Amino acid sequence: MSLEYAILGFLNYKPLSGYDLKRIFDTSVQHFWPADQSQIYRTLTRLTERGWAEMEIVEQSDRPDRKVYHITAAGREALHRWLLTPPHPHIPRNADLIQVFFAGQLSDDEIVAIFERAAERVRGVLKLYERIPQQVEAYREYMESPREFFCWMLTLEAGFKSAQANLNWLEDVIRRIKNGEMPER
Amino acid sequence: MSLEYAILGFLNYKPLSGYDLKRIFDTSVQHFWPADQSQIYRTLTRLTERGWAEMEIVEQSDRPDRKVYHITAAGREALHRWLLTPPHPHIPRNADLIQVFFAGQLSDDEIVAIFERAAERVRGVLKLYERIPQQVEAYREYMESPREFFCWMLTLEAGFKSAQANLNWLEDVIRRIKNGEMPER
DNA sequence: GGATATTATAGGATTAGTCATATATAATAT
DNA sequence: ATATTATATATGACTAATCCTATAATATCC
Repeated sequence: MSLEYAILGFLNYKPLSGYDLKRIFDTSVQHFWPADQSQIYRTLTRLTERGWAEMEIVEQSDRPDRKVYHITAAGREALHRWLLTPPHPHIPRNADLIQVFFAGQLSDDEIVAIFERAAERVRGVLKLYERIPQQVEAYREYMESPREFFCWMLTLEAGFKSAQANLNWLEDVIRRIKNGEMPER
Repeated sequence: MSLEYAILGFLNYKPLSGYDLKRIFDTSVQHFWPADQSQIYRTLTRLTERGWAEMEIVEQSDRPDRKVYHITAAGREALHRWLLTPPHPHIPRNADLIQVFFAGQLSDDEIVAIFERAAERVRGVLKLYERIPQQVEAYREYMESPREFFCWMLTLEAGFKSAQANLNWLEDVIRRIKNGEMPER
C-alpha cells in the first residue's frame, strides 16, 4: 500500500501529526495521490504497530493535544526498499472513456457535450496546477535539499504534461466531430 | 458504479453471459476499465435484482450451462441516463509518481533506473495498443453501426496519445538527468 | 495415462478507499 | 449573539476491487 510509504516519506523529512500530514497531502501530491483524513490516521496507527514510526503526545494548552509521529530506523529501511521496488502495474479506471466507449447511441450534440465538459474539467485541473508552485514554496522547508525539491517539481510537470496532452486530444475530437467525422447512426 | 453501466452497455449490443463479458472486457476496454471475473458475475446478479437485466439459462450438453443475460427496457433507460450524467471527478493514484516524489534520497543512477523502468512499461503498453485494432475486428459484430465503432476507436486513440505523451516526458527527464540537471544531494 | 487448457459459474476473505459523523477548544467573522 | 472556521483525533459503515479457491465437464497435448 503506497499510502504507507508516502506517509513514511514525509515523516522522513520531519516528525508530523496526522493533521499536518493531511494539509501536506492536500497541497503537494493531491493531484496524483489524494489521501482521506481518516485513512491517514488509521495508517499512522498501523505504521506504529509495525515499528516503522513512533508516536509522541505533545500537550497543548489552547488546542487539542497533538500526536506527533517520527520515523524509526526500520521505517527508513522500509522506505528505501520501497523506493527501489517497481510498483505493481495498475490500470487506473477512466470513467470519461467508458462513457465515450458507449456514446455512439447518443446524438452528435450530446456526444460533443460529453467532450466539452471533459475538456472544461481538464482546463480546471490545469488552472489548479498553475497554483501549486506557490503553495509548494510554503512547504519548501520540509525539503532537505534542492534535489528533493527537483523531484517534487517533476511530479508537477508530469501532471501538467498529461493534462495538456489530454486536453489537446479532447479539443481535437470536438473539432473532428463538428467537422462531420462522426459516422451517422 | 461504472462497471454496472459498462456491462449494460455491452448487453445493449446483444445478450451475453458472464463468460462472454469477461472475454469482451479483456479485448476491448481493458486498458481503461479492467474487470475482474468475479466482479462481473456479482454485478450481473445485482443488475438482475434491480430489474435492469434478465437471465435465461441456455442448456448445453457438452459444457456447463450458460446463463445468458439480456438488457430490459428499464436497463436501457438507466444506460441512457448514465450516458448523459457527468461522472464524479476522480483522481487516479499514480504509484510511479509517488515514488518519483520521494526519489531525491536515491543516487542519480537509481533515479534514472526508476524512470527507465517506467519508460519500458509504457513502451510495453504502447505495443499492446498496437495489437488492439486487430482484436477489435473480431468483435466488430457487436457494433450495430460504424458510429459505435468510431467511439470505440476514440478510446483507443485516447490511451495511445496519453501513453505517448507520458513516454515523451519520461524520456525527456532521463535525458535531463543524464545531462546533469538533477541537483546534488 | 496424466497434465493442462477451455468453457462456465460462484463464493469467501481481504484491502483500499470513501463518507459521515463524533468529540473538543479557540479564534474569527458577521 | 451566533455562525463559521481552524485545530486535532477517531470510529462506524459501506463500496469497489482483488485474490484465491471451488466445482464440473470436455478437449487436447505430451
